[in-house]
Amino acid sequence: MLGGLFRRDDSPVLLASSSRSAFRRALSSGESQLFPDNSMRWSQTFIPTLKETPADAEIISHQLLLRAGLVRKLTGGLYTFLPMGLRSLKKVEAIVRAEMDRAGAIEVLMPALQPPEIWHQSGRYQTMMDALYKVKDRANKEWVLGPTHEEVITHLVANEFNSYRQLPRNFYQIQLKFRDEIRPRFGLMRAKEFIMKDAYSFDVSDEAAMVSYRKMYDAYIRIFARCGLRAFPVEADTGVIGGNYSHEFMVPAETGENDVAYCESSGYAANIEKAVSRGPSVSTPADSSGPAPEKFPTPGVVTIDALAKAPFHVPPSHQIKTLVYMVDSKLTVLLVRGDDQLNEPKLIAQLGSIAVRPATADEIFAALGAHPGSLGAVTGVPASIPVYADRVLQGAKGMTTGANEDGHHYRHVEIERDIRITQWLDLRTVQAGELSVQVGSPLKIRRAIEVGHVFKLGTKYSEKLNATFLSEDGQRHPMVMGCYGIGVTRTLQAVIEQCQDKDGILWPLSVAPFEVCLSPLSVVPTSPAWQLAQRLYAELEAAGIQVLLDDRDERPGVKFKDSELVGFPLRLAIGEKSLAKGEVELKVRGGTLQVVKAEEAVQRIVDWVHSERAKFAA
RNA sequence: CGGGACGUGGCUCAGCCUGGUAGAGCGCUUGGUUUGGGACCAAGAUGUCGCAGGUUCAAAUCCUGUCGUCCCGACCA
Repeated sequence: MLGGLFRRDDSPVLLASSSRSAFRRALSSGESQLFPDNSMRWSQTFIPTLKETPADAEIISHQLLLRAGLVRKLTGGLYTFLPMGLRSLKKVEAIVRAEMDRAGAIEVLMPALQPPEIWHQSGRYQTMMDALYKVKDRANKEWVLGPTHEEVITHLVANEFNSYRQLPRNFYQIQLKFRDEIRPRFGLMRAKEFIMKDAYSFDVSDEAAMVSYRKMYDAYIRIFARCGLRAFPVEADTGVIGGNYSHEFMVPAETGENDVAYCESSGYAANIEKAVSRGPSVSTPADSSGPAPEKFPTPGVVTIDALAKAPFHVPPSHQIKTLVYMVDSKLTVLLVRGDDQLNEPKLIAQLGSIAVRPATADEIFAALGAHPGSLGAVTGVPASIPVYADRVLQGAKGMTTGANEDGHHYRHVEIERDIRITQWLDLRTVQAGELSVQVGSPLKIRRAIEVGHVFKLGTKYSEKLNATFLSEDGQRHPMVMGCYGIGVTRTLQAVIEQCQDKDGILWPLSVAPFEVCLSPLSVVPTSPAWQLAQRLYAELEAAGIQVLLDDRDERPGVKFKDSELVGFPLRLAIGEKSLAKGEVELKVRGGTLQVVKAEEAVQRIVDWVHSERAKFAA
C-alpha cells in the first residue's frame, strides 16, 4: 500500500517551543494511531461554525445548516455537504435504505443523464418541460438531466420482465435529481439538485398494486419516525406525475410550502390542493330576488371587496366571481363564489388538462369585450367558450356578477336560469372552519413541509413505455405501477427545522453526526483531563459509540457553544475542577447537567445511547 | 416571468442622500496575559467597493446597462 509509505511518523512531539501556536501545531501532528479516522477529532475534521447568521438564510433550519457548518452554498440551490452534514445525510439514507430493503424493494442506481426520447414517449417532455434541465453533447444531441426516473425504470422493466411469474417487483434508488426550479429557496428545501429516494412498483393488478402501495406507506411511517421526525400522511393531488391515488407525508412547520387541511375528530387530512369539505360556512342565497337579471352601473368597481362596500353592499357570498383561463390554449370561463378561491390543481385534475394559466387582460377583452373586474357569464360569452362553475353555486339565486361591460354588473342573477353552464365542478379551495365531510367537525389548516409522496400510478407509464406481461391465460397486460419518493436532503433539513432551540440543533440520536461529543477542557498532553479524555474516548469507541473528541485548544465557552450549535445529543465534559473530585459532567442536549463519577461515565453513556438507539430502532 | 430589497475583506454590517480615493465588530496572523459558557492587551495582514459603460478634475457614492443573491408573487378580476 502506497499509503503506508507516507504514513506520518508517530514519534513523540517536541514541546520545546513555549509559543502557544507552536504548541497547537505540535498537538495536531501527534496521536495518529489513536485516531485512525481523522474525522473523529474536531481539529482534524472540518466543522466551520458561524457565530453570526449568514444574511441570505431566512428560515431557522437553513441558518443552522450554515451556522453549524453542515453545508456551504456554491450558488443558489446548490450546496456542498461538509463532514457533519454528510454524516447526518448518510444516516438518513441508511434508515431509508434499511426500510426499503425490509419492505422488499430492490436497490438499483439509474443514470442521471437521460435520452429525451423516453421523455417524449411518456409524454412528459411536454408536461415537465419547464423543470427539465437539458444539455447538449459535442454532436449537438440533446440530453436531459433526470428530475425523476419513472421513464428509465419502466424502460428497464419493459425489457427485462415479461411474465406474471416475475411480478410483483419494486425497484428503488437513492440519487441526485435535477430540477430547474422556478425559485430555489430555503437552502436544501427547494434546490436545483437534491438527493431523492424513489421506488417504483410493478404489479399484475390494481389489487396487487394496492398491496405494494400499502407496504411503502407503512415503510414511510417507520422511516420518518426513525429519523425522529413527526410526519403525517395526507391525501394529495397527483399533479403532473399522473395517477389517481396518492398520499403526501407532511412535517408541520410554519416555513413549509404546503397547506394541509385536517380534521382532528375524524383524522381526515389532505393537501389544500385536494381537500374537500361540506361547503362554505356562509350559505349561498337560494331565494329568487327578481324575475330577470338587472343591469346596474358600477363605475370603477372592479373587485369583490369594492362591490361589498357602500353604496352596493353586496356580500361576497352573494357574488359570482368570473375568472378566465387558458386551459391547454383554450379560453375558458370559470365561476366560483365571490368569497371563494379557485383551486387550480382541482381544475387541472378534473379537466385532465396539462397547461393552465390565467388569461391575459388582452385575451379576455378580445373574447368577451370587457376587462377583468366587470366580467360575467350572463351575456356576451360566445357558445364556443366553455363555462365551468363551482358546485357551491348550484341553485344560487339573487346573485350579483359582472355584466361583461366595463362599469356594469347584473343583480338578481339565478345561475341556472341565467347562465349557460357547461359543467359543474369542484373548483373551490376549502377554508379553515368549514365542516369535514366525514364527521362534520371544523377543519383546521396549517403549513407543512412535504418530505415524502406515494402515488398509485396505474398503467400510464407502462402503456406508453410497453411494460407489459403475459398473464396466466396468455394475455398481455400493462403492469400496474406505483411510485414512491422521499426527499432525502429535504428530510434532513426538516429534522433541523423541527429539532432546534435558541442554541442550535437538537439532533435525534438516529441522525446526529456523532452520538457523543467528548470535551476535555484542557488539551495539554500531561493534564489529567486530556489523559482521561483519551482513555474514555478509546473505551467509548470500543463500546461502539460514535464519539467526536473536541481536541481543540479552545476555551470552555467556545467548546460548549459549538457542541450545542452542532447539536450532538450527548456531551461529556471533563474539567480540571470536577476531575479533582473524580467527577465528569454529562449533558443531554436540551436537558440538564449530570455530574457522575469518572469511572461510571462510560457505562452511563453506553446505557443512555443504547436506550436512545432503541427508540429509533427498526 | 412580475414586484421589492440587497451586492463594500472569510462573516455581520456602516459609509452612498450631500462625489474628494474605505471603516467597525467578529474571524485570521504574531507576541503576551488568561483559562468552566463564544476572553483580554498589543502589533499586523486582508477590499479590482459584483461587473461593464457613462457623467465628472475626481465615483463605493450620481446615471445606464448587466450579472448575482435574498424575499414576495406568479388564481382572487
